[in-house]
Amino acid sequence: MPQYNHRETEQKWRKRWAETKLYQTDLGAGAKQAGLYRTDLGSSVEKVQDRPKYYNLVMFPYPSGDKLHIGHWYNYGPADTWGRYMRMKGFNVFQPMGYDAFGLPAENHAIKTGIHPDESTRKNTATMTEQLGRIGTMYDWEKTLDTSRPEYYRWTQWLFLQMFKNGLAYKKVASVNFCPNDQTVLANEQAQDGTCERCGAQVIQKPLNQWFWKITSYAQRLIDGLDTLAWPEKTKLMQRNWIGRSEGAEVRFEIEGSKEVITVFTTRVDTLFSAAFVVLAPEHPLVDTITAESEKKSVIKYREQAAKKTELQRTDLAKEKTGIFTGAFAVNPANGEKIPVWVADFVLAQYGHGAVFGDAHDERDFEFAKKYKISLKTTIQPADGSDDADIRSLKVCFGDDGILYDSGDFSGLTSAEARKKIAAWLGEKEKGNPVVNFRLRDWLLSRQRYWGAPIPIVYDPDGKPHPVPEEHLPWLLPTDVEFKPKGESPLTYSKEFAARTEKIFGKGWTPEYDTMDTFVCSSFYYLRYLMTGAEGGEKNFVEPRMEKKWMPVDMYIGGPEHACMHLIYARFVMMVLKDFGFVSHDEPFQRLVHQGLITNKGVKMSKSKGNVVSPDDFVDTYGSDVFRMYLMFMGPFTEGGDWSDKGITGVARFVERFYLLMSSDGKSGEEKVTDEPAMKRNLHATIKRVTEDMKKMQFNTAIAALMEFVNGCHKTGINREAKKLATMLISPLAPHLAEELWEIMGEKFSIVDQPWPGYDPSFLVTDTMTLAVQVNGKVRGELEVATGIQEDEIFAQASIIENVARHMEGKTPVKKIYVPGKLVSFVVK
RNA sequence: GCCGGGGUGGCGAAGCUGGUAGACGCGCAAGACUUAAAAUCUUGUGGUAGCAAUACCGCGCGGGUUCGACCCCCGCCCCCGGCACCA
Repeated sequence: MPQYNHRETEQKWRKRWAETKLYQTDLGAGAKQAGLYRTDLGSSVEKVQDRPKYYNLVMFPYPSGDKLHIGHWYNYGPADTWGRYMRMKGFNVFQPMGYDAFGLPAENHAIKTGIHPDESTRKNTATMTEQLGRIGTMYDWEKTLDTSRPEYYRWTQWLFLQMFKNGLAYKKVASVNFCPNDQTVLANEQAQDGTCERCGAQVIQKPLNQWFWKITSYAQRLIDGLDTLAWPEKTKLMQRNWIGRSEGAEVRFEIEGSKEVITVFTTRVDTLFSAAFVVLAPEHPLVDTITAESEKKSVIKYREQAAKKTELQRTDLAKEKTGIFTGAFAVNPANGEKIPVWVADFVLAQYGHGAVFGDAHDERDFEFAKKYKISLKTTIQPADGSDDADIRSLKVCFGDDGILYDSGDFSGLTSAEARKKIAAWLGEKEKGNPVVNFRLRDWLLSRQRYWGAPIPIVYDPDGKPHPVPEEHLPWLLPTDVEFKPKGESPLTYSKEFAARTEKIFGKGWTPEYDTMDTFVCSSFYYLRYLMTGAEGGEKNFVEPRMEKKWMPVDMYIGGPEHACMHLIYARFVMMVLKDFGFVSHDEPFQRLVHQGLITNKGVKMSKSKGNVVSPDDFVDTYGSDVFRMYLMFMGPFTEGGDWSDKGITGVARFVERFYLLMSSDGKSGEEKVTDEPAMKRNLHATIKRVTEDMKKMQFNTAIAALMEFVNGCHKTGINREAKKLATMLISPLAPHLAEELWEIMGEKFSIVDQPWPGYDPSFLVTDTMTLAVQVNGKVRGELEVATGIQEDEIFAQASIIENVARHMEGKTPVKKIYVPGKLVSFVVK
């Protein structure tokens, strides 16, 4: 029968925390005064808001109807442990929580059940708030937010207006995946292999006029800023690759018998003399103008076929490349040769200029030319002088850098030299120039969906877009819509929306019917937490003093799956806001940590796979502290792992043992110390280890250290002081348990406002030490010596250890090595 | 294909800048308590041989550097994640 009643205890403390508003942060800087918290740091009493700030943020969840799953706990438990640790380290920690509430699942739910997304979302957020409380987190719920509420999305819309005003928002035609059967737009993931995820019908490409934000203008800054961030290198690398900076050159090819010029981008301008053909993307505007009369029919047909393909089909690497000759010829600006112009869908319209030149020194071009019998020639040979007969005879493709030949004045140069010189030469002739290109594309934010923030744009009777003036924000999402898809954006069917627009702007005016990508909502929420409930929070996007004080976020914790979406968008938006003068920082998230993924039998848990493990039963049986600690004990926080309930009993036993040892009425709780120095050494070594592990977020080894401490105390006994310090050490990990023990010890509420314990190194010093003794690198014995002993003496003592002596017998000593405090090593021959 | 991160007992995992591999926990085994079981406590627990001292083997595989390698170097294999016709 366990002594520690987790159910009662945990409930009791959660109630107390809420009642005393223990986790409400005074943001200062003009914020509403939230009551002053006192804390004993040494003898002085300080105001919490005078402490250095620490913005501890965790990525906010999407409020789905399912309960909190293990992934949530794995994310929020340790993140909270970190916040608690930082609070005890003396920081004024701000730890808010909210909901990323707009999005597809609520809308799909509405289509199925007819329940309005607003209703289901509110229900879900209420349940989730309750459940998040169970984790024992110190969220400041007074500053919560919900992106689907008008008081929030007015700022989403405000942001759009800022972008529009500053020329960073524009409209252009882009295709969406459309299911003609379901009459709805599909996300790329829903249109895998070209069929609709739901009904299996053939997905078509529908061109629509959509809104974009010019994130590409910030490509270079987004790369440069990464150097200033304490982020995982992996994540930075992923962003760098995503943005995809590449240095190269533009080359202009004139078209024979036409005034048109094709501009191509290349990173291998050193191969220009071998250019054998030019290829345009099917969408390239010049396809129409330059195609010869005789080829028109087939080119048009080819283009139509390409247009039908989804992006996934277009980019399927396995498929064989196809293309068609336009009948036109381009002139190679390097040597005046005439080369054919083709159209092929392996060329991407969105990258570079949607046109490339092909030659023998590129694997893809090589194959394409072979397939369509385009004649090639080589102009690069391997730099190492190896036999290149196969290359010259076009048996194999040589795609590496090398030495140029048959390249006019540039023959003999290395590829690297030639790239610079040829680009410069083209510049002089006005046939090209050096240029930097990025893979990053502009942010398409139009969504033909209902459950999102309406784009605050209206069109005059001529179809010209105008921003909705700020005084009309929030530009409310209408409620009189039919969720069942009918082929158009759902807002098209709202009578109220149309009427409202005409009433405000005049007859013939129409609203924009699309809503915004939910990544817009989450691109600035970290700023809005600062204003929720603050004075002027409804009128100011962010108060400058507040932003200056609290930004950037000191620690941001969330999944690595956001590396190239949310984490780039948020950075972009922050930079833009800085340029517009609303914030003072360039970067929103100073430090970033990704929690690992918890899988079930090696696969990601998901509702559709039906392999989700619910935390509830475990929390009921063992308590919240045990469950969150078990998740941390399983392994390193950043690595995640495969779920298994094996071993949770170990943590449960530990909690029980800890409770018994620390609570004075427990059977092993008598304040009897049988070995004071050993106990003190154990205590201070534990403080040291736990502190170091916490700092590195290695919660698993921190818990192990506390387990060892308890094991040690069963031998040495423990006194009151040690109990207090150990309870402080465990409090970020098991907050309810620690609070309870703190009270049992008669200490003042709350333990979270205690300073983090420091250790005294003098207790760690021992008078003897154990050294390993090696002969030729193999351990042959152990030696216990006094700490201050001379090196000579160590060697002397070590060499007479029986087993050591035996292994050295009859051999010549070569070398003696002493690693202080660790080992002695003899080398013999 | 390219770019990251990993492969350590039966299992989850530790292991500081090259210095006693396997801390801590699960599981298992034996013992104590109990009429018994559970719970709890104690002890043991990488493999092989041995009563033992001890020896040999052992961190994906094969080489190398070193007195000494999970750690560094070279060449492979496998798993996970990301990107993927970016010219």
